[in-house]
Amino acid sequence: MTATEAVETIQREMTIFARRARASAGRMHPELSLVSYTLLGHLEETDGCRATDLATHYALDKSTVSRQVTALERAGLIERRQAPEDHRVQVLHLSAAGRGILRQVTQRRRAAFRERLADWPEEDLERFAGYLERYNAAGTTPSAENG
Amino acid sequence: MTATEAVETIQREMTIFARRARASAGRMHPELSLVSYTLLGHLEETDGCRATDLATHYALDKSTVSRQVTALERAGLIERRQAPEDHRVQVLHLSAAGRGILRQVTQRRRAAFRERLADWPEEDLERFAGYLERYNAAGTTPSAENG
DNA sequence: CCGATCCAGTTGTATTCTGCAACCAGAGGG
DNA sequence: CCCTCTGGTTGCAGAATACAACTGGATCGG
Repeated sequence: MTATEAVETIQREMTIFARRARASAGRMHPELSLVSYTLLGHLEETDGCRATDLATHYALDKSTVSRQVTALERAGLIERRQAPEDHRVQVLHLSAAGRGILRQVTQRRRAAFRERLADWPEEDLERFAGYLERYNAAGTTPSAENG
Repeated sequence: MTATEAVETIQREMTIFARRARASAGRMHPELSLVSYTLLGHLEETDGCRATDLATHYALDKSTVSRQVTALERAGLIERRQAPEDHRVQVLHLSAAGRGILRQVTQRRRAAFRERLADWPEEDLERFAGYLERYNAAGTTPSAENG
């Protein structure tokens, strides 16, 4: 396999993955779409942030985030807290329920991955993980993100 | 890095990739959505197939495929041909225009990938490609496809 | 202090993609 | 000749999204 062929293969396989992800998104976690999941995850990581931060981080329109946040709040998964120093700002935090759901879904996803990767030798797992990190870290080259 | 950590990393990085793909889908190829692109690609690969084949292959509802096909035909990218042996069946084929657009988009995606992977050693490219193939080939484990 | 401006977020509107259910038409078997 | 199966279309509804207009608070130049 030449380097050119390898690039072709990576392109094709990433496309397949992205397509499948899109096709089956939401079927796996009926209670949490892929977007909601990542938003909750971000709130956990950052221990609370603003809607605008979510929008810029995920390249979503602020209206989209606003509606997602509204839905997540209605579902009791997050809480809004007025920032005392700036009344325009709402700092979003996971609720206890949100933390629970997030943990649940994360574990289910983790199990699915584990199962799928069960028969891989440890060495390959580590290399694959490293390649993926490197690929994603290659930054926000916008055009390559569609896989 | 332990095997467990590696699986975690793979899960996390695949999720990042899927999320980005979804977020920016369609912005890269205004003239061709990700789904349309893969449908055209499949038609090229198989040198013509039925709508039902597309639906089952991509786990889409037949109504969805029907509408996509209608749109692609309206755009002049594909042609329907009545199967003489079974009048229910329409065999779908790429038109010349469809072939051209597909080639264009493929090249643009290819260029983006090449750029992103430009500084990778050939050995790593080949291994990464192999891992991705292996991961996707792991079949249609439905739950793992969301990355 | 005050208007111009900026910023965070919401809401109205439209589009796209999707699935489910109902339906139509052709094919094949009893 | 019905019955059923299959390929495909259409009606309907829901989710996600973007863009634009708007509200209300913050900030800054004068």
